[in-house]
Amino acid sequence: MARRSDATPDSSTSDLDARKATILEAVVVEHIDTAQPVGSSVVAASADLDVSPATVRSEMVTLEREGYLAQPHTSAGRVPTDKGYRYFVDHLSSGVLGPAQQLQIHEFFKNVRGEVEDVLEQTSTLLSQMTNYTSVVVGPGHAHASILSVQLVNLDPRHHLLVTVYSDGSVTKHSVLPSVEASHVEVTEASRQLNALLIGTTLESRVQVPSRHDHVATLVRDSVSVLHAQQPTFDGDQVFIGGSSRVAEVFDGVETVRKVLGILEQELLVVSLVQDILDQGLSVAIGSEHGYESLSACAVVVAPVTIDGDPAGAVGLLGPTRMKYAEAMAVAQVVSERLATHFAGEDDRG
Amino acid sequence: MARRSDATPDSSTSDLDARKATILEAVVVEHIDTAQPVGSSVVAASADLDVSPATVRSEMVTLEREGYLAQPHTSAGRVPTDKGYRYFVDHLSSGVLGPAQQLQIHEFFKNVRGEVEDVLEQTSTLLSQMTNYTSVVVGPGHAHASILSVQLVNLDPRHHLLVTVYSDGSVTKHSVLPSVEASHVEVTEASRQLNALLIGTTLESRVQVPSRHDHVATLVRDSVSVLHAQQPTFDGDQVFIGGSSRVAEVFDGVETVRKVLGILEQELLVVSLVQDILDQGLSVAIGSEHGYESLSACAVVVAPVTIDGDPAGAVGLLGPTRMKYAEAMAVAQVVSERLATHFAGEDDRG
DNA sequence: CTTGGCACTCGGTAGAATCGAGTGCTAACA
DNA sequence: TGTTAGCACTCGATTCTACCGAGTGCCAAG
Repeated sequence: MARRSDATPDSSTSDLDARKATILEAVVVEHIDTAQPVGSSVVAASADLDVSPATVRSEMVTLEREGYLAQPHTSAGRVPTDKGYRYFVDHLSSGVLGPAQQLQIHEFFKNVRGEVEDVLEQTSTLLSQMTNYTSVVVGPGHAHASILSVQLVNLDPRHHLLVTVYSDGSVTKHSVLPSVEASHVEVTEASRQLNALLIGTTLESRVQVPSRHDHVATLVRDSVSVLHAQQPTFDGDQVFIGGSSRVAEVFDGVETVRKVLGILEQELLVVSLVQDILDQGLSVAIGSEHGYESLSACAVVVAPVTIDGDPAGAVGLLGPTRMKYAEAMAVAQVVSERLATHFAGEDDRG
Repeated sequence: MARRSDATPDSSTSDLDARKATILEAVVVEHIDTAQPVGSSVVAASADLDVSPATVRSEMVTLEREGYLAQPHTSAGRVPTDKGYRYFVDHLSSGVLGPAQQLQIHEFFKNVRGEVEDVLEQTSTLLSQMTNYTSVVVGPGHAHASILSVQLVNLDPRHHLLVTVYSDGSVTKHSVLPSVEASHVEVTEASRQLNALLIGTTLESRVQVPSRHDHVATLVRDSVSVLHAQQPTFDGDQVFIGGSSRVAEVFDGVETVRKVLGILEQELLVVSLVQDILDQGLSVAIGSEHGYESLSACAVVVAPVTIDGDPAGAVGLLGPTRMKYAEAMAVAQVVSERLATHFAGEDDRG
């Protein structure tokens, strides 16, 4: 877990000698805890390396020169840089959850029920409650679910609604505005043909659409193209953001809070953020590692949800760069796994 | 507009003599503009009553004693109380929108298209962009829309999905978990019967369900009861909150921001807030007028959306008590009307 | 290479002084 | 009786100062 991305292969110095590593770690841990710059004496005391503050100081100079630490101003303690956090995260031994948290997750998934969307939403609440960070939960979408039923409903002569039901219990609707005006009978017939054509397929399947030019065939073609035009993996219906009020607790500075909330408002943007991070093979993006300027004060922890090896969404946590990585990663990890088995379990029953 | 609620009939002193009213108004206007306590000299200069600051002062003492104004501390200017704002709002001459804003709304509704939900969401964005406040848009729900199609889809032997399409283009799904295990044929038959039973009805209609005890009849009964059990007017699918990042701009104090965001996270709560205010016949709720402790620093402007006299949702704006009432009310008013005609127009086409 | 010693830096805090916007009160005036 | 000018007074905000102390960098001795 938490491997460094192959996509950001700069800084050949991914290795520090043992003592520097220990010192860096101590600084990170302490600063995450106190939110204050940490001085050499604290480090010397906390870490169990038996050296004097002076020695720690000289090491810190090196760490600063190499970009792992920074000084807010002369004669203040050190603060980790993004690179420092990155090193810390990369060398984090996989965290373990406390038994209470284990239990909480267990209980949650034992009791949760309802539509996919409800489960996802409640999961996002769980995540933000457990961590005190803002959470993002992205649903599986319809990519791998097969179509159970398609229905074309007549709203008015020029406006039909294509209602699709998937095997995972999700439902989508799409407006179909055909160029031709179809009779009621024709719509019904188109609906029948669509069912014959699409039931059992997934959105990734290729289907053979009729090439005739009559009204029914046109309707069918239009409907299929509308359906297949949607973003296969993620759609806005399955994005849930929980605990956005945590943003106000966790960041200081009105401006930062505003920026972060502004990003969170745009769900599609959040989804692509999560997507980007996963694409890079990362499980954590720190500060400027994701491209988003406005989120430079944030770290994002993500864990993919995979069912049978296929991507089926993701869960994420967004906090300040000085977030509790071990805990956040462990929670995200476990919840994503439980979510996967939850969905898989539902499928099996079908 | 902006009538005082009959439900809060305390304080018989809803009338102030002309000069006091002018002074109060001046204080409110000035404080809304500057966010600072306002002093007697400013009032004397701004309002066109030709009196000296000393006179204004003595009037202010009265206004303070009667609860319209307050002093943050001795030797500071006055600040309006909730009651002061209330008086101001009640005596507000109906504001007019600037031509630019008129145009913006006009353009918006000329160009907007898509599913109901999309329109509602975009409307909420429009509202918060125009006013710089957080907006709430509640959709019409399905109370008055007639059912175009009902379909029972088999997820697994014990889990069916009831998919309902309404004449306004909205779609709902409900899980039906019947006590009996039904065959595929039985589900199809139940679906057929449901269509026969429900098409053309609204959720408010009473329907005659079969009283037999076979599987199909049970399925039909279960489905109808699930469908009719939903909240008729509002469901969570049609609540849109826009511009929650404005909260961070508009309120000061981390704690306030946190509280407000915390409320906004709970959409159902927001809906009932809006609902409450409308029930009271108010178009503005100031400070503690709505029951929500955490929102005591807020004012909420709401305007119902009515189609043919029937309630069909609402639009709202949430800001600080020192919000620009005239503007906010005008925007909410106009947008709610345009939204109504937009939906009505769609219906007419069908 | 490590460490104790030491001068130095600089943000944060506390106190004092000051400023000034705004008040309440009073006495005079129309 | 209502209005107003005058005036003493209050008190938050601002500025300035002094100072403390956490923490550093450097150096010389171990």
